[in-house]
Amino acid sequence: MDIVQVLKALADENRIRILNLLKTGELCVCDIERTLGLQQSNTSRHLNKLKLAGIIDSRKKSQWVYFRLNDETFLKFPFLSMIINEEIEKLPVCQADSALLKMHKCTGITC
Amino acid sequence: MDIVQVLKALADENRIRILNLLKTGELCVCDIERTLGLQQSNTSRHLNKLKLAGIIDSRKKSQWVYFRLNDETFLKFPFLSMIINEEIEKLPVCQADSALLKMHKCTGITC
DNA sequence: TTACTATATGACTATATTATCATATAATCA
DNA sequence: TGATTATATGATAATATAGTCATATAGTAA
Repeated sequence: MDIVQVLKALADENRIRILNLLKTGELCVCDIERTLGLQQSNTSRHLNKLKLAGIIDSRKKSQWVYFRLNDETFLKFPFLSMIINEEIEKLPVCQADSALLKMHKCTGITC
Repeated sequence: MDIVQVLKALADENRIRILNLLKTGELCVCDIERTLGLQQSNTSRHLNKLKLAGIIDSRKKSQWVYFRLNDETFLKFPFLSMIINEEIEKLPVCQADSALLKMHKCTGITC
């Protein structure tokens, strides 16, 4: 888990969008996939890249795999929190994603 | 100059090494090239990518082009300073580069 | 058991990035 | 002037990353 690997994992719009969603708490793959409008396999691969870099972690519960931000890594690299908490929310695409996720949660579509 | 572009520009070891050198002040292309052992054209292209992302800036003086960190962008994105000031210097390759640059400066090889 | 849902992954294609070589341009210097 | 030095860039090759489709696996539910 070196810093260049972390930076490579961050250097993609779809992965930034995923981190934006995970900011509000853990989510399963299908919620992320539905909210972002990405294909299932593609979503899974992006999540794997973030996980290999140590940025996120996962736990399996029955048929779902829930992904969440990895607190340990966020403590190790404080700049990560600055990006997640201050920069990401400025992106229009992330604002739209957040709104959609909120709606999904209200209407009970989430897993 | 959006954040994903900035993150993409950071996501490369050679560019991280370049930023590490520029931390101590402006340098011309050939000093960077010599210190890092990169080819001239390759160095020029990495510098261009960092410049397009707004992370560095340059000024021409006679036959040399001096590159330096772009203070304005560092103010706009505080996480950049955290990476440059706290993370980069932990990398062994950057420590070695810094030592080599210091030596070059002492022996007067720099432009 | 069979059907269904969630996730991961092999194989592949498409695209983007990095590196290299040759060369062009511009400035300096003898 | 011609030679030299510093830098940039076109063309291309090498490599890495992202996306897709089909399929495998595992869990759940009827």
